[in-house]
Amino acid sequence: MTRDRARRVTRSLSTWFRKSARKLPWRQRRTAYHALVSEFMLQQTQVSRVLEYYPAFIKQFPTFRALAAADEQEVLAAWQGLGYYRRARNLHRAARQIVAEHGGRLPKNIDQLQELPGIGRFTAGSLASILFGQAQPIVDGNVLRVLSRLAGETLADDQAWAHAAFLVSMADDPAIFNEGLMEMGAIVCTPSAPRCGACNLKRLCRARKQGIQEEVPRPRTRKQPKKVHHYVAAVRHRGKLLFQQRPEEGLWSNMWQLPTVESDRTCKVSELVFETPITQLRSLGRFEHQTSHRRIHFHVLEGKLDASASFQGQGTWRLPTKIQDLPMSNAQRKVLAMVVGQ
DNA sequence: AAGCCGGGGAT
DNA sequence: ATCCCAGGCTT
Repeated sequence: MTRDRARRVTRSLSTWFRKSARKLPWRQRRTAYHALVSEFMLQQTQVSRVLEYYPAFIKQFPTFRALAAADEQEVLAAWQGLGYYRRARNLHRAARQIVAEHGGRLPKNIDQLQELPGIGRFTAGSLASILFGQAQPIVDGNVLRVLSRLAGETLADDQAWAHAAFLVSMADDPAIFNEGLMEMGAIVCTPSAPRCGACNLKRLCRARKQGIQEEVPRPRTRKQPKKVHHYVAAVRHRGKLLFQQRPEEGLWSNMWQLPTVESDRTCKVSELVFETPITQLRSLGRFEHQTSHRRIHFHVLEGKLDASASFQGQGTWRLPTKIQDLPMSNAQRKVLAMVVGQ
């Protein structure tokens, strides 16, 4: 790309963004803390979803120190329903690291930023440019699409990073240019039916010139979700239900659930082996839950603790109305609704 | 390089 | 039903 073309692109895009930027909560006060929370929440998550969580999260954890002082379970509970829960755990760990190792201030150096858990190449570049004005490139899903369409071909990741680096080096204001690049992808240069008529870059867009803007970039290949089965048992005792915590690794790590057996295949009720012995199992219903990599068939049961077996106390007994402190996946919340609805 | 990690909006 | 989303981490 020539210097002249890069200058045209950065100018046109920055002009558009200065005029059209959405008013978003994390754009009101540009503090490092607000920027960091929004960056984590926005990873692989659309702005409209983040808007449902961000204000309450900031209210509950207003500063790095407040977040660092919280328990991980509190942070997970504030995150529940938003997905990709490792982000919440990483954000919590990052806050603790910032307080412990950086005096409660976010480092400005891009390499130091990337040493924080949950901050990779993109988030480090985003913080360095938007928060600190450094000419660091960023490439996310939006940017890859915008740059590919400008170039008239599907860019490989390293090509896109090279384009982004050259462009941001030509920009008068790296913060405006980078944030505008993402906003352009979200608002104008959308995956399907891009609003080319309203685009400030239309005269510079090679995909549009060839009429292939809907074909560029080519869709990523995706594996189809694996089908699995989760057998969930509601165990009651004096109006309370037994809840157990999931393992630290894998799906919904460290979150809570009713006792659950997972299998790659359908099982007969008689062959289910729960960690805690449960008898008199009876079916209450079923539903499907979809994630990016799994199609989970939930089988909801009820049963009783096996009185002949010793209960190790693995879990906690709670009234279904008093579980606000137990972070749970949306799927297990659906299970609970089905159980309580009976 | 490929797999894993959620949940929902848009079409 | 399919694609996508202000990606990062692990293998």
